[in-house]
Amino acid sequence: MTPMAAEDSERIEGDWRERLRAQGYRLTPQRELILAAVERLEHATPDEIFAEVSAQSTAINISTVYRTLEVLEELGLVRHLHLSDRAPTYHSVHGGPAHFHLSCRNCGQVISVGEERAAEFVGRLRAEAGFEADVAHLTIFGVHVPHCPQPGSEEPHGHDD
Amino acid sequence: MTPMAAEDSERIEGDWRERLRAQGYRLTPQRELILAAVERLEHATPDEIFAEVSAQSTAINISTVYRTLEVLEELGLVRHLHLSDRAPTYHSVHGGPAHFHLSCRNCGQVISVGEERAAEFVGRLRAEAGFEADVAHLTIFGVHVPHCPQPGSEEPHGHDD
DNA sequence: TTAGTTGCAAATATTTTGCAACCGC
DNA sequence: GCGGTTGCAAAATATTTGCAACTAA
Repeated sequence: MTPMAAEDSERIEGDWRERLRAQGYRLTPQRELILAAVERLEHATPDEIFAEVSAQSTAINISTVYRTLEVLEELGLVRHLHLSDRAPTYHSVHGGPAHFHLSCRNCGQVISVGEERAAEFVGRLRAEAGFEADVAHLTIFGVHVPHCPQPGSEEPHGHDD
Repeated sequence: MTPMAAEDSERIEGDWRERLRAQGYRLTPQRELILAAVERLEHATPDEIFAEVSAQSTAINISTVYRTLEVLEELGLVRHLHLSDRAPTYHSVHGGPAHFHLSCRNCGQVISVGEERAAEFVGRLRAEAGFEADVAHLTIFGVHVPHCPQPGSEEPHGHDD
């Protein structure tokens, strides 16, 4: 139907600069670099994003990273969630299907689960508690069962909390 | 069956001092004060607990609060969860039936939901993802639907994130 | 030109740690 | 008395903010 929707993420990607300006914001190289870093890293803390960007270009300031992530999240380009106690981790919004996370306290591995697996639960919360859950932000802590595959391996994610 | 189980929480409560010592820990007035404060406050950040205890007795040190909460959690007397981005909130373990929380981003209200409401979902995660979810630690962010009852009212809990 | 942005440094906020004095057992 | 604890101060982290210089539009 839609004339040219080859890659939806492409469309969105090519659109954000306009949206940004439409909201009265300005397109700066820092913002481009930071958004690109978030997409490249998939799941990263402000600190990791700062390091990634610094490695790429001439260092930008850490406070710019914080301020930019705030703007990007406001624009709906990135989202954050908590894979561990400390530090929120940011990820690009148009990075695949919606999912939530399971964080294992034993091995630290973070598992992504398609949101459809929570559909019924979410529906129940909506019906019984009048609450619309933000599944994409959800991180569930627990442990692998019957036992962790390889304690202390897998993703280099944090594993506290 | 059990001879004297009038109040289970009573039994547990009268038992923790022994358990504490059995683990090689010592019973100090600070630990008693902090545990009492956690129980009284229901959901409180280390800072709030510190304030509560300070108001009661002659001020104890904030670092003692952090260290004590760590010990109490290790003993299974208290648990923490995240009702907002910043600062974890602690609560007593024998404070009623197990439940998880729903945190509304609009009005900041925190709703407690009995864990049985998540039983099926948890079972599914166990069966399909091999993951045993820690429901008591779970906090789900989202918004009331169709609309918040009274935006900005209710519980004095944090409401960011 | 104008107002949104950035870099920088200082301020905040949180949590942790070293260590000597202290006190529960 | 021994060894776990505490108070205190300083350190380590994490995030925010004031402000002058800068620059996208």
